[in-house]
Amino acid sequence: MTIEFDNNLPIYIQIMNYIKGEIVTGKLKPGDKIPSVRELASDLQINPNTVQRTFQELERETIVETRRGMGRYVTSEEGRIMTIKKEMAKDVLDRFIRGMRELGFQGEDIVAAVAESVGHEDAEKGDV
Amino acid sequence: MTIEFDNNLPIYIQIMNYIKGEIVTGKLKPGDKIPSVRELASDLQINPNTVQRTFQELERETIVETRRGMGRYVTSEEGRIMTIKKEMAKDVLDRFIRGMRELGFQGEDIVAAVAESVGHEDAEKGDV
Amino acid sequence: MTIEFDNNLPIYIQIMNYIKGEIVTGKLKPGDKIPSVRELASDLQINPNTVQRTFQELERETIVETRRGMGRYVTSEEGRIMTIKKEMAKDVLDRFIRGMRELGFQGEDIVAAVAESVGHEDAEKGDV
Amino acid sequence: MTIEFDNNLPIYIQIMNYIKGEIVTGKLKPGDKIPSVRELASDLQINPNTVQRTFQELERETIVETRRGMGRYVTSEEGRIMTIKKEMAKDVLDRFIRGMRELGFQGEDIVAAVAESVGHEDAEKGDV
DNA sequence: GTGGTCTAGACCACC
DNA sequence: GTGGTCTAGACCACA
Repeated sequence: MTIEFDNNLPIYIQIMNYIKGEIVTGKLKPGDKIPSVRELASDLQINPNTVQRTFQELERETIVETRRGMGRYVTSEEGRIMTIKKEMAKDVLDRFIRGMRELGFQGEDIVAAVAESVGHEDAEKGDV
Repeated sequence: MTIEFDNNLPIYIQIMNYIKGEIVTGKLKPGDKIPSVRELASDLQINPNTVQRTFQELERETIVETRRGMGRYVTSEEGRIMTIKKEMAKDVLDRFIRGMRELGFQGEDIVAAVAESVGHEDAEKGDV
Repeated sequence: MTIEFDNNLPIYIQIMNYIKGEIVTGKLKPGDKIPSVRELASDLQINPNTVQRTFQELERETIVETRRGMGRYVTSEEGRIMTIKKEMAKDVLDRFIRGMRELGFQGEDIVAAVAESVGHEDAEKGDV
Repeated sequence: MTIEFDNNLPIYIQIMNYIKGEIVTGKLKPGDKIPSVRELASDLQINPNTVQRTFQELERETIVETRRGMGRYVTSEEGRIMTIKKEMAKDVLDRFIRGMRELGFQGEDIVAAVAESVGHEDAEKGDV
């Protein structure tokens, strides 16, 4: 497991997003055990406190739950996971549309740009 | 003039984006005069240092130029403006596609989601 | 037998409190046999080590005594039980009064709030 | 400003409670500036990270708000403060009543015990 | 073994 | 000056 860190976003947020992605796409299933703080920290070559912070935030969002002395687990409430997915998608989408509008793009232009871009990347394949 | 500030992004970046938006959409045209630091700072109720920083960055990107003793002006090179617009659009778009892919959405799903979202917002209100 | 565990307090403390409650209210009488570690652990779905720890602490407080090869029993000294009850009540009460004072409540307000709250709960349901 | 720390509760929680108390009792008013991380840390002789943690939690509860580079302030929404006060009082009260019931005390006994205890402390004065 | 907290100290971005 | 993040390393309680 590796994550390419982007310097502009706190590491703990990037790990959060990564883990949320794993859950939302079903790679981590409800009830699955999550790597321990120490394990993940050594995997990612970062400080355990940073991982701790990540998990603390995930727990606050009720995506993850702690069983004392036994580790952390993906929430077993599937509904919660669906909600998270929708929230994240809405967030990404809204941010995008607002960005495009600020640049002067209108409805159809935006859709067209996306369609074209999606096409390109499918053709190229590669950096997904 | 008001901007809703997002706590997660530096204010000076948000003002930069706002001004770039004004330029790119033609509300500020090549060669137009830009408000002074003091004026903008008092308009937006923020620290003049922050506005200063904004302009400094805009100058570094050669979107704005200073004429000594006469204030700051939008660059008169229209090509530069087009370039900026393309860069910004590509950035917004790429970030979006990457985000959706991380959530498990595939090509056509993404286009569909955008189309639907654009429809909604057009129906609700028309503030571009 | 079920206990709703509160995540902020060690489980063994919560079980201790539960058992002390049973003793102090007379549901477990002086000299009564107490369930074995294994039995209680499987009842409560927790680690036997945790139950062991509970009993160990109860013994330290001389509320429970071990008879070799025969299991554990509630102390037969009734005076000890009364003492425990008083200590626990004083503790709960002091903590409460201190808490209310920190919130700016004065003497009579506190009594009134308790009176009202007790009334409510009696009306709603009767699970003591 | 001094706080006597209790070893059984995390320091950052104790500071949270202390500050909430100050706000709820009106010693810190809506919009008031809160001491900086470094200042409070040196006052209380604890690590700045611990204070940071305190403020982070208070911010999550929207009791406190950060103005970038300018420090932290008590929320100016008075309604929020009233809500907090009620929540805290309810919490303290419920915990108390539950505790007393577990010890076998019934409605009127509880009220009486409180009335007596409040009387005592008023008479003694002192360790409040 | 697990997570939770705390200290010490550093660096950075922002205002 | 302010807060935000990260590292390093320690200690403790819990299961």
